[in-house]
Amino acid sequence: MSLEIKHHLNTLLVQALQQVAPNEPASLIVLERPKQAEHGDYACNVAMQLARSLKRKPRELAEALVAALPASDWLHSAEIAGPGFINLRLQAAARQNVVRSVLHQADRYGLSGQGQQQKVLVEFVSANPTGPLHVGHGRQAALGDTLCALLASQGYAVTREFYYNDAGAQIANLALSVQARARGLTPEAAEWPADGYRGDYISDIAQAYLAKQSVGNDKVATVIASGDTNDLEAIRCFAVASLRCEQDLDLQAFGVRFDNYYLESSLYSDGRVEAAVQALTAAGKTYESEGALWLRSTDYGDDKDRVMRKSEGGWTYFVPDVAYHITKWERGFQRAINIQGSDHHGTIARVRAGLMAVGRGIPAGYPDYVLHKMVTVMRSGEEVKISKRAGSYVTLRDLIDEVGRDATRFFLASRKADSEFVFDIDLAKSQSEDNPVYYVQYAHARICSVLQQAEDKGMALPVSLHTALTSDPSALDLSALQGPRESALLSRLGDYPEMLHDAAQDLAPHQLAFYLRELAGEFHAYYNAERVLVPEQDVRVARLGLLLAVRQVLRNGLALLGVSAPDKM
RNA sequence: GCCCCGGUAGCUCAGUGGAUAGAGCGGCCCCCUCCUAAGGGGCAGGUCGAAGGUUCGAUUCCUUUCUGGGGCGCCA
Repeated sequence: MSLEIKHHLNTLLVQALQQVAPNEPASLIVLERPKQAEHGDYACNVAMQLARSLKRKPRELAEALVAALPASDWLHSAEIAGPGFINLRLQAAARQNVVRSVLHQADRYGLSGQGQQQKVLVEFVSANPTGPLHVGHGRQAALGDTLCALLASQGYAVTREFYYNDAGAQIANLALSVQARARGLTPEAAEWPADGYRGDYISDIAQAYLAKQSVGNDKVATVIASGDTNDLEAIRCFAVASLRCEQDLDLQAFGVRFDNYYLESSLYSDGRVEAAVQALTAAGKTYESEGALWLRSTDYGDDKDRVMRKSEGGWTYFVPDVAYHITKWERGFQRAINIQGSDHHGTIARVRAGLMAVGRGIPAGYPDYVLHKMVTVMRSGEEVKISKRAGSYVTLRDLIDEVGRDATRFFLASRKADSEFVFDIDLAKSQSEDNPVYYVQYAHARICSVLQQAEDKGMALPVSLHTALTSDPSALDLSALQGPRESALLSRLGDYPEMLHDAAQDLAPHQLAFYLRELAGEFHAYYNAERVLVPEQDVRVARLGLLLAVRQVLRNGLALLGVSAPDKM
């Protein structure tokens, strides 16, 4: 139900409460949507909450509150039920109003300015450029992209950022692996580098390098291969550029776009790593021991102090991480959200400790984290572990190619981040007719079809009425929408803005996927129960208005998920 | 051993201090002379891992415990 209506009802109850119990705070009034339609549009439990402190029976208290409710055009009735619930029922007209709001606001329906354009940086995927993106990156991409869309819908100025760890030991390993392939070695050879990357893509890169090909795109500066198998640095540059381009293609195929790519290597060349270390040392938060430089991260809640500079001289990985997050803060992002696998959980405390210790006023909870669990891919009841291309894992591209982009995105975004994800390819693909994403898309296509039929039969909403809606929404008579299924649909449409707000607030994109499934379900039930193109004009017009509104909300929601809304299926 | 996250229907998952715990898949039974059956309706299926506690009320909060995953590097 719309927030406006909810606030209105809340105000009524607060006024009643002030009469009945003047000393009790208004914050006690909480309205919830009952699961059962018989329990009305909203329920309030305040009478039960207060019964003890006021030494009155809950039902008696509820009666007093109901008696004290001010009159309202929107409220149909207030009943006392069960142990002392106050069940509020709306006037049909109040419920019907949502159709006008949706049609009037169209693709802006559900948006909120609450974020006041506060800058938020969301970092996700952040894969090392050492191979194609795997399914876990896909989960991050789906969650991250949708979360960004949700935050933007609530008025935040969102920046999507991809951080490349292009400077560590894994990159050196990549270069050695490509070099080995270029020299004709195979992973079985004795000279093959220890822990070298074995996937077929390594051979592909080696072949391209030998053929003196060039790689690059609009985001990755072009690198021309020298073909020299002894020049490890040239191999490294070529391999990293190749894989960045490759990953970029994966992301394009998935429909995910980033605003910015941040290279770890730049933190070194810009002197930011040194600067961070100096700041920490100047703040007195470091000490030398056993030939290494340590951070007093225990001062900020970490389990133990952490090594920053290894005794062999190199920095540990979290030092550039701290330097990187300082740049987020310096770039004006007072809010930063990182989406990472839960295996990175252990690093959170030390990065935050480093940021607090650096003395720039960065708060304790910076950055926020959304941690997600692993994805297991199943086919024919067995876990799929090996991809030909990547060797040791299933790639995102494999999944998109086999299951389709829409279904992959919808699936990966539709689970709570912190639950283990079992991605059943058979379910997502072979029984494609029962795929949840098609279920939602089908609702959209069905509505398009009905609207087309209406037009063909000359039964469409009169153009004058349709255009009138944008300037004068009250021109649409919706009073015919009285049935229980129509009420359910109207309520569900009205829930959309609050659902979006909550999903953004909780950093929980899966709530959007579930909402859309429920909305589609209520539409399908309605479609089977009632005909839209009936002879009675008032009924027909009202139902067409309802369908237009449902279609609009499906479109808006699917757009946030990055899933298409087809007109025909 | 310590820390984090899960444990809800046969399977995959939602939900949550409230009134008979939900959905999809799978199983069984119905519904196309009717705007797309990629749909709908119904049946079967649950001690919400277990035990205590707080509460008018607990699947939800607290404690303990069992179990699965992850983390506890001078790896990233």
